[in-house]
Amino acid sequence: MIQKQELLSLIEACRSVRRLRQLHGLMVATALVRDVVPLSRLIDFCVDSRHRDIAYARALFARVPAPTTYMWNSVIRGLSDGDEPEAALALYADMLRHGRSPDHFTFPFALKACSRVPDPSFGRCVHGRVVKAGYEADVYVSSTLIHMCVSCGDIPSATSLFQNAVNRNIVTWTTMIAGYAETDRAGEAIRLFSEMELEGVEPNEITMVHVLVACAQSRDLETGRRIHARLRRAGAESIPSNLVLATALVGMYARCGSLKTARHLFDKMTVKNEVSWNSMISGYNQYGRPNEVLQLFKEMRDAGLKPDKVTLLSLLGACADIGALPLGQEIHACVEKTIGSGDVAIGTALVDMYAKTGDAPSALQIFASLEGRKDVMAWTSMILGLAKHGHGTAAIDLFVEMTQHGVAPDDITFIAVLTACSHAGMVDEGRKYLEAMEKLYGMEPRMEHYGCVVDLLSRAGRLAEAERIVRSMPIEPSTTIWSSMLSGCGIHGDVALAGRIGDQLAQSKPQGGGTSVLISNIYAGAGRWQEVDEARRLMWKKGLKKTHGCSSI
DNA sequence: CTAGGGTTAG
Repeated sequence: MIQKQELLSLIEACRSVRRLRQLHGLMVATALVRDVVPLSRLIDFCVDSRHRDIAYARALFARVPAPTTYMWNSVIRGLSDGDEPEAALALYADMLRHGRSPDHFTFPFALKACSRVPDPSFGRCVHGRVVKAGYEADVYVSSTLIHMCVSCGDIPSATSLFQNAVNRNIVTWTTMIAGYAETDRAGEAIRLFSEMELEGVEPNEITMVHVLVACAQSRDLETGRRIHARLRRAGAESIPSNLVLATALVGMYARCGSLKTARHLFDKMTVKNEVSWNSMISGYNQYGRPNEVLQLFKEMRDAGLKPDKVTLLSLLGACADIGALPLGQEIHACVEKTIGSGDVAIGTALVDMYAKTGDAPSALQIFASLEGRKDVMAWTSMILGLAKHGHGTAAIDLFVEMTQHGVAPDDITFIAVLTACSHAGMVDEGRKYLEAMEKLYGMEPRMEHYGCVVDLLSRAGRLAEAERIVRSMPIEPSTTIWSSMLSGCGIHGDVALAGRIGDQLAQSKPQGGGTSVLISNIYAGAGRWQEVDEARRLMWKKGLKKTHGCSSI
């Protein structure tokens, strides 16, 4: 008959679940089957990420008449990071029902499960018990509590837990920094990092990763560089040997538009995975470098890696940029073969690609197939696609439909809507939507929004209205805005307004020769040669030459 | 037996 000590060493040496089942079989005939120590080892083995057989772990657990807290914890832990975190919570509830008190191990596991389920009430429930049982001071518990609040989108609670924490360690700080970075509060993340340094807490690699993410998100290249310099001082390596850290660094430079630096570091990485390749490729995509996207993707494939969802997003973006429909179709086929086009992000990228490459029917078809999953980006890309194809009315109809579906428009939606009005010459609608944006939706129009409407009014010859908008805008009008007004002046022969704009521009700092040329052309058109000379002289005085037209091809 | 890591469309 097998002895306990022998069994334990056999379990420790075990390498597969198959073998583990045999060992379990050996126990069944003996009293060891009721011994919690070997049983715990068996459960831990199945829960371990290397072997992972949760079903077997649960089966073993179910046969134990009075499982120890340790066993409850093991199974909850195993379920908490699996495919069904709900099961971890169900087991946690079972544990309470069996009169077992959760301990400082149980809570981190249960809270992890809470942060992975959509319903925030589980988290609140477990949080309540943490307080009742007096585990708030435990750093493990408080860190997972903060993480859980962040996952539920409850930043105020996370912040208050962090500030009131009796014990904080680097994980607590990092969790809070990551929480801010993940929820578009990059400024807060960076501020908290400075505070941490002032308190003399040393960051580790994970902290650095999140600070770099915050820098990337807010395009804060300056802070990003400082972090990079720190990393170089800390380790002798020119690129961190840690894959995730190196990727975050590349991603930071790429998102800030320092593509050369990003690429330089990327090329130095000796080990790369999909995420590393994606961060470089999406950098090229975000900054309008479609050829580099396609080139680097080829290299990624040559390196033996397959494109995933994120890679495909960039590839579709590149096709849209260069107007490559056949290539776009090829990538679409690849999407269907691998992840499917049902994902909103992918669907939106497809809609955009088809719209920009001139295949409106396919764009519409993909859009329709998204059904109830359509978010603001999906709607906006379709509205913009229709607008650019000259279907202004259809675009506006779609906007109305979107609001009826309860999807709230954002600033970019309004650019799409105003573009639709602009392309279709819907002057009054354009004015109406600009006003609605402010008054109804409480959004502050940006230069692009004013630009659309000014362009629309100018082209319709309603220059007085355009001028009124420009003069009452809360922001300094851009050259583009003045240019579209001047174009309007040219078309509708409003020499007086062109002159006023010219004076205005003469007082401001030089912004390029384009507007001066427009003005002198308007004077020339009206036969006012003296003013033409004057306008040209002004151009020279400001040290400007007529900028030559430059083709993108 | 415990907590916190990178890429993502309009």
